Amino acid sequence: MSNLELSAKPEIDLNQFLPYRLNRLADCISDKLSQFYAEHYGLNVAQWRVLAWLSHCETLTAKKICVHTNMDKVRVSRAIQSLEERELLIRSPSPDDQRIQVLSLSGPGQKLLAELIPQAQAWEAELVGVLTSGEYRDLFNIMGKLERQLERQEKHHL
Amino acid sequence: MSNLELSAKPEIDLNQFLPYRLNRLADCISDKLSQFYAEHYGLNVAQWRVLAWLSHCETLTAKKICVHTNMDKVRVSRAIQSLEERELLIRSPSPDDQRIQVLSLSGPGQKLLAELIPQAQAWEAELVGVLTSGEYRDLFNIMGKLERQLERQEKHHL
DNA sequence: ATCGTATTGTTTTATATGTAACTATTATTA
DNA sequence: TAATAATAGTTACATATAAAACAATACGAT
Repeated sequence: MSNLELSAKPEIDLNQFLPYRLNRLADCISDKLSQFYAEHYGLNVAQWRVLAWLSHCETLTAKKICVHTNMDKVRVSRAIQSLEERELLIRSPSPDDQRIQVLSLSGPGQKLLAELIPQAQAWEAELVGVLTSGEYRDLFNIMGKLERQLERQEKHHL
Repeated sequence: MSNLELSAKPEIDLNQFLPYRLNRLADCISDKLSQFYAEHYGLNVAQWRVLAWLSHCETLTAKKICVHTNMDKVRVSRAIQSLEERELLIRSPSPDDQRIQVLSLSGPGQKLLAELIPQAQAWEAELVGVLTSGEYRDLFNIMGKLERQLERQEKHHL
């Protein structure tokens, strides 16, 4: 009897599969928001992230941004390059280590962010406005748990 | 006094910014899982999604998969093409509409999924094992709310 | 001190994905 | 029913990203 189940048609409902659901949602959000950055400020996602991290941390390097954002170093390198060409950020050599370039926002870069950040936050507020404050808090807690679990899996399956 | 705040340094903490956090988490999960598909079955994400949807719905078309998965039609078209070349799915012309191709799993396709689906679900189970059943339920509810809100925003800002 | 190794960041090359143009078919409408 | 528009899917072209190789610098062990 139970042998019959071995030949049962395999089936998966992707809508109940977390990796899929999460990815589709994140892509959708990211697409909408990045369309805004692109249209109004000519920024792609990588460039926005570099600027945003610079707004939050005084001195950063390309490597640190890679670690924080989990973006490829080539992607970060190019984002920095284009932002420097637009004079939105400044690269200065580090006195301690010649390999490293210390990054900081330029005046125009700060000006751009002063405009962009409130708009991005307003967009986010409209999106999460549909959640209760409890749900909002829960969501971040849950994401934190999943992130830590991913790290744990990584170590375990090394 | 309050005027001083207008010239305050603009700042955003991306770790508290939902689009960023969600995207980083989803990418990380997707990367890990897709590495598994790729190594063991030579499938990329698009191909996996096509097969998975086929396991769940008897008859599908490329267009329907686009709608379900929110993937670009070119991406779907290529995934289908490569899956057909590997003889994991079958394309048959629709009698009603000559533009449409009805898709279905082949024998080998079913066999592959019979192996892959349980492994994917086991991986997911290990990941979400860190959540309580309440948190797991909450997460899907919250994702549903956000998805609906995105649709609403779309209509509103058309 | 020096040789091998690791690290930071860039350039080159390959691949994956999206945009736009196109074909073939169906639906609409005048 | 002829003309136009809409739809499904593919192909050709452009762009974005990742992988691999590389250059320059720093570290570490002996």
